[in-house]
Amino acid sequence: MKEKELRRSLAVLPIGTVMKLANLTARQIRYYEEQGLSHPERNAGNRRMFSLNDVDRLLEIKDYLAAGINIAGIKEIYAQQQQKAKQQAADLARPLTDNDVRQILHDEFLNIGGFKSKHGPEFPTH
DNA sequence: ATTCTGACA
DNA sequence: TGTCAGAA
Repeated sequence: MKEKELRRSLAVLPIGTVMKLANLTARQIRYYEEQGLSHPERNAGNRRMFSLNDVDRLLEIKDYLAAGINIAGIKEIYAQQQQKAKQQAADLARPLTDNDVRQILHDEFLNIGGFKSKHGPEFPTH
C-alpha cells in the first residue's frame, strides 16, 4: 500500500503531457506554480517534471477556479490543510497523558486475566 | 521538436 | 490569459 504512493509521486511527466491530461494551457500550469499552488520538479535541463499527484493537484486547482474561488482563496485552503496536517503530526507525537497510562494499566490487567485487549497501538511506544 | 523566461501591440 | 521573442 506504500509502493503505490511512491509511483504517484514520481515526477515523470513533461508539461506537454500534463497539458493534455488536465486540459490546461502551459501558461496556466506555469502560472499556478508561480502562485505557489503546485510544485513540479525540474530535470537537469530546467524542464518541469510532474507526478500523477501533481496532475491531481492541477485538476483540483482547476475545479476550485471553476467553483468561483480565486487564487488567493485556494492558497488559504491549502494553507489551512497543511496547518491541520501539522496539528495531527503533533497529536501523533504527543506524550502519554494520565488517561493513556490508565488505559495501559487496564489492558495489562485484562491480559494477565487471560483476556485479549481489543485496543490497537494508540500511544507512542518509546 | 519542446520547453523556459520575460514582456505586452 | 493569450501570444510572441530569443535561448536552451
